[in-house]
Amino acid sequence: MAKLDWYIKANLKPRHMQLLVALDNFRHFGQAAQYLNVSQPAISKSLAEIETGLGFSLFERSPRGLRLTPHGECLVRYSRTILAELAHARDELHAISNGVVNRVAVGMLPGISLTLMPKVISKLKETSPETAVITREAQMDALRALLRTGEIDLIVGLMPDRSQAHDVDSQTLYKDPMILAVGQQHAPENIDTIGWKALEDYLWIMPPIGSLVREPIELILEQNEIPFPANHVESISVILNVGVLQSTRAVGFLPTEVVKQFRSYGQLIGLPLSLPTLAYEVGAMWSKERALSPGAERMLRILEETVVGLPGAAAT
DNA sequence: AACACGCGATACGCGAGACA
DNA sequence: TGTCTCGCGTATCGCGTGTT
Repeated sequence: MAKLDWYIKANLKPRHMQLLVALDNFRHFGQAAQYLNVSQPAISKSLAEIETGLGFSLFERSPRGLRLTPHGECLVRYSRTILAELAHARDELHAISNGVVNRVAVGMLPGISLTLMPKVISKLKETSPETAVITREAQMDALRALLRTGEIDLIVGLMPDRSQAHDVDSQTLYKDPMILAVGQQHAPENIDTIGWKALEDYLWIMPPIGSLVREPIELILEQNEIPFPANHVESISVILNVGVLQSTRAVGFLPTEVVKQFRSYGQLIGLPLSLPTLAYEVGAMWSKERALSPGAERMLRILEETVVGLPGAAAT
């Protein structure tokens, strides 16, 4: 224990952590060496030194490649976090040098980046133009990984199942009901009285298996006696969905706020069919393990202000 | 079985920087 | 200024796997 403590405090350096992360990424000494611009023996020797210093092996070597040991998994996980924190420090130092006194890195789901976030960012910039805003748009799994490593401060998107989100604090902002939408060019004539049966021969845009809304949507189709559409495309990209709806006779499930926005551009129209169980619960999430930066705190307050007045806004 | 190949480990040495 | 440490280089070895 004393040896481990001494080695971690005195010898384990960012260079070593970069090496461990590269080895985990590539699972190959030669490729990790190329990535780090060193020779393969340098990697081999450095890893051996780290393992000797710590007193346990971090990677299992086999002809089929490298595999992390439980010790290795632990150290690589912390190395990623520490390197991300150092990158934060670098960015903040750079920002201070350039007269920028604050920053917030926010990850968001595609639908949010079209509707809520542009308003939030413009409000933030009105009140705090010196705050640097760094954005990442991705699916929730990828955003959660970035949040864990500290590369982003906040996620704005669909709220996860609370039982599976032990490592984050969260705040619900609003509920955005989903509606069925078609492209305005392809709107049916009897749109006000249209029934489910009339949509059977449309191309359906479905969320992929495993997404939060896939099962509820399948249930709704079943309740309305619509067999799962053979003519369908799976997509979670809001931009792609809007594009498909505009360009062909298709129907898709979209958040009301997205449809509202594209209706104002003359591109989409919502169908008056009831989807009682389908509502996106949109919220903000942040890591329990790190204090929110002043920039992230400010963005959270602006998120709360911005959703006030939306039909499904959470009471604060 | 013999061979080629890929991959990680080892031996040895060099250059740069820290320190007495 | 000499010595030591660190980080990395080249050359080479040993092992496992795939191919003929």
